[in-house]
Amino acid sequence: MARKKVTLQYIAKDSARRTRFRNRLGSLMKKATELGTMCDVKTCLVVYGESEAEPQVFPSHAEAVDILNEFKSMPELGHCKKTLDQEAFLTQRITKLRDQVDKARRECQDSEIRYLLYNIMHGNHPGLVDLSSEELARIGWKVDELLKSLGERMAKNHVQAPPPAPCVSSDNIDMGSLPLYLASPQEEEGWLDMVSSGGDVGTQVCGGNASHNGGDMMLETQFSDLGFSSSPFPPM
Amino acid sequence: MARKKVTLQYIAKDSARRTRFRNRLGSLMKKATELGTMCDVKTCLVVYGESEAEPQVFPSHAEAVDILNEFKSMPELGHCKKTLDQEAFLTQRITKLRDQVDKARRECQDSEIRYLLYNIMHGNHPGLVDLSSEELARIGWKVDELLKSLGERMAKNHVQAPPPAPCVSSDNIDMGSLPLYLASPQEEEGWLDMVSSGGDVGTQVCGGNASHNGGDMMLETQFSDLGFSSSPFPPM
DNA sequence: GACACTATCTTTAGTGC
DNA sequence: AGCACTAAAGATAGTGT
Repeated sequence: MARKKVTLQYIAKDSARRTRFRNRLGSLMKKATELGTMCDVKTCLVVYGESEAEPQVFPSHAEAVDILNEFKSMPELGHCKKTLDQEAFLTQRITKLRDQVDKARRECQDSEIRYLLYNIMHGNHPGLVDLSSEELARIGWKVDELLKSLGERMAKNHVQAPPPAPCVSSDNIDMGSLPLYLASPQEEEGWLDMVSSGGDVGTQVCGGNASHNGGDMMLETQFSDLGFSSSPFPPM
Repeated sequence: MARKKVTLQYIAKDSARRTRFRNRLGSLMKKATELGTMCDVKTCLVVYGESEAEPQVFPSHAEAVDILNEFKSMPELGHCKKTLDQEAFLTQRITKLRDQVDKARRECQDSEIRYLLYNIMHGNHPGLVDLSSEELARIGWKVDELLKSLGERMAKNHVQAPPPAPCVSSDNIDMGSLPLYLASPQEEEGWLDMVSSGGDVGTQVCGGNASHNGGDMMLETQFSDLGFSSSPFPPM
């Protein structure tokens, strides 16, 4: 974890492996001690292997035996209740990582679609003939989402809702009427504000930029009022 | 270990302690896993306490029992040979830390004495009447050391050694002859090079600065040729 | 092989939501 | 309470001795 991000795998070279073993075992013991003192718990560490006949025991052998006896004397029932064993630990870790990946993937796809929709509404992709059915499907879904958000928002502001928007199916998209329909603003804010991520459009205040966290404002100015402020795409 | 150097002690506040416990236990498990994969060893971690009836076991309960059985089946003999238990671990740690403290203290005292000697040789402390006997003793010892180093160095360079320097005792220092004696350079390098730390003067090459480790050269220029480059004293 | 050094990586103590 | 974020502290992989 220094000088180079190391790949977590078995170290073939003997000397290097033993060195690493000693160093990391020391750190592990230190951490175990720290946990023990800070939280007033008994910690026991047994490391068995590394071509040595002797297991490494921490803390002292006597204390380890004590703790292990307490552990073994526990009824089997208890072990299955709140014990954070390896499986639970790994499951928790995997779940968290997968959630992160999913979130990132969703945000990325959403950005792509919003970017595509932005281009379409600016006259690129005339007739939509150059788009794959996959892209068309996603655009349709996004437009549905946006229309729904728009309807909810208008209801909130007590504006007379237009006739229910025809559901845009994934297989047969009638985009012809879309630009016209969307292009008639119902409120003071530009409708492009709606081309924004998530379903929380209703909470977005006119003027935007409410939730900036200190990023580079200058670079985002061009898109900040179009809902593209966090898009991974570079300015055009 | 962040935002503030934390004192390693029991955390009184319940919520904070439990939070820290969970976080650090997770990290400890991760480290144990890493050690296991990198060195191909079986690691077992048992943490018992933190007001919970259940001990935290790592890796899985089954694996832990396996490892613990192997551990318990070991003959008692083996446990006392190379096992790095808590006592050995702490002893090693304490020894290393004490060595560091000693080294730092020695370097500090040496710097002080060299600084004092430097001032004396520049005409401060006329008559040495304002110095304590402790300081005088140390200066005497240092001067002896320097003379010895000088003699060895001259012998190395096949220069005719002067008559043996009179041993400067701690109780009765005859500093009167010292400046004159030292002030007659025997070689091209200035004799002030000798006012340097340690007894390894013989390895110091003319021109010095051979072992710079990338520090701030500009700030050290004033003393770099006087052997004061690593002195804790500010430039005068 | 062990140790010191250090640039870089990881952990984590606070903090705000 | 639990999670995300961040700056500081700690761990450590190479490297030179």
